[in-house]
Amino acid sequence: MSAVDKAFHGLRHMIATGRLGPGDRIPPEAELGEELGVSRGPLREAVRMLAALGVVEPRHGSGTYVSQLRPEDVIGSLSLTLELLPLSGLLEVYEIRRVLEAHVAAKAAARRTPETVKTLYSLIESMEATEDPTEASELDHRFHAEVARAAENPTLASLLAVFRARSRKYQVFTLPEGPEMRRKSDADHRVLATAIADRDPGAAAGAAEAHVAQTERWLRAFMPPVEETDGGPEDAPS
Amino acid sequence: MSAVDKAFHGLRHMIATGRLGPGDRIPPEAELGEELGVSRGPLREAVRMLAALGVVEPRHGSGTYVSQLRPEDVIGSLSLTLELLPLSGLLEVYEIRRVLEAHVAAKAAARRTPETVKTLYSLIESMEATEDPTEASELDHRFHAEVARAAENPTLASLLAVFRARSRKYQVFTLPEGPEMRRKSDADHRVLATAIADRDPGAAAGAAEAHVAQTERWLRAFMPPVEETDGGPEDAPS
DNA sequence: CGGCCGGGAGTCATCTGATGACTTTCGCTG
DNA sequence: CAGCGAAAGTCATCAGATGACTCCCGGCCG
Repeated sequence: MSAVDKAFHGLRHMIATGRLGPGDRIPPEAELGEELGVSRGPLREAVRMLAALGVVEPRHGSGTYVSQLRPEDVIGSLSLTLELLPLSGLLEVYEIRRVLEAHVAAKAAARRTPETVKTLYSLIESMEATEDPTEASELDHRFHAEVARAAENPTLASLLAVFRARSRKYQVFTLPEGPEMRRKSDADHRVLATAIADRDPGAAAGAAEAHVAQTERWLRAFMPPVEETDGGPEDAPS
Repeated sequence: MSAVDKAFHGLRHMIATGRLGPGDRIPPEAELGEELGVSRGPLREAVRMLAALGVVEPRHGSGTYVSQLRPEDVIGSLSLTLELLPLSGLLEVYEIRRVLEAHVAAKAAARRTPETVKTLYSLIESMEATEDPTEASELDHRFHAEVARAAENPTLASLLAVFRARSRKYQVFTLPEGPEMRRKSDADHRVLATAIADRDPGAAAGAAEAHVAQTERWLRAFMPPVEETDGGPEDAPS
């Protein structure tokens, strides 16, 4: 086992067993390195790995701290790399998103508060009022985030936030057909908000699923088709 | 921007723009460090971060290579940290899993091949035959993985695999009540496999959802209730 | 007495140089 | 032509030194 692995698993074990809890500061590099039997170089590399995964957070001059270990902390690490995936993978992500958006919409409809409804309509009006595609995209994100928040599952909400961030990179609203898409999208939002306001989970799920499916169709239509690399049946050469 | 950030984002950018593609070997440390304007220390830390996220893979003595960038490569990085989450977060994960397992079951029922059905029943028979809880858990995992595979969405399949791995850590089958749970679980599997064999998506979804919900109830029942840390309303002190 | 401010200790960030371990390639030998 | 061994290339690790930043504490001033 390499020195980096020793440090990585050692540190992870200290957190898993509770010796280090959320918010704790881990020992200084020199001290921890001696305890784990590695020098500072590999130890720092292991700490960076855990930082990339959202488990710890180094603060220059202060120390390195264990994160709160909320599900969103760990899931957020995906956002840095999900956009490196090829388009074919993105379509698979859309399928997941469609299922989960439908679920959170239904749950939001069942649990909504008056404040949620008010916020949703407020966001819709802002969306319909703006001309800036970037601002519209931002408001769209907040609208769906609000629906997810109302479903009362922060893990699911942050997972969907990551998926949406990946999709937003494509900026479909800036295309020539953008304004037309915008109007359709706005109409979808009204249908969804109304279903939630009516406490109608079935309608909300249907509206959310249709909305995502629509976005997915736009992406299929305006992005290059998935290309066969060349040797179809081959698997990962590893 | 720190040297590590410069190296991390620089390298990530080289991959995002296609200058480095899946399977490519990245330049040697000395050379890349000079190009990015950082010394070897921070560069190595940045490479380790990308390695932890499943984007690159260093091979001692040979070089560092970009991964295939399949969705499962990136999602797999979650498995190292998901088990650090507290139990409260786990229940939220179960809700996601319930929705997604229902979806893959329905899709598997719609697309199943005779081979899939044969494999599923073969796994069920092995499960019912064994006494070893560890082996049973392994077979259970393979059964659900086969269902997910039949749904033809590798991203979703690997996401569910990560979620299941987190759940398996609890080894509920080793409890005194284990054998009884095992029989219930086996019965669930038969219902699900039959629904898939009958090409009945609705029944398959219902069976899968009920199966996950059952597991979830066992976990709630036999694990300590979620404890309030003490100062309820406080948020992350950041 | 209280708030502001400066200094010092503690900690992470970075650079440099050197050595070891492992893989791959290529030329030599039989 | 096959096998093998040496050499080059590359990552892995260690050590030491310096810089940058944060935090706390004690003194000073109002």
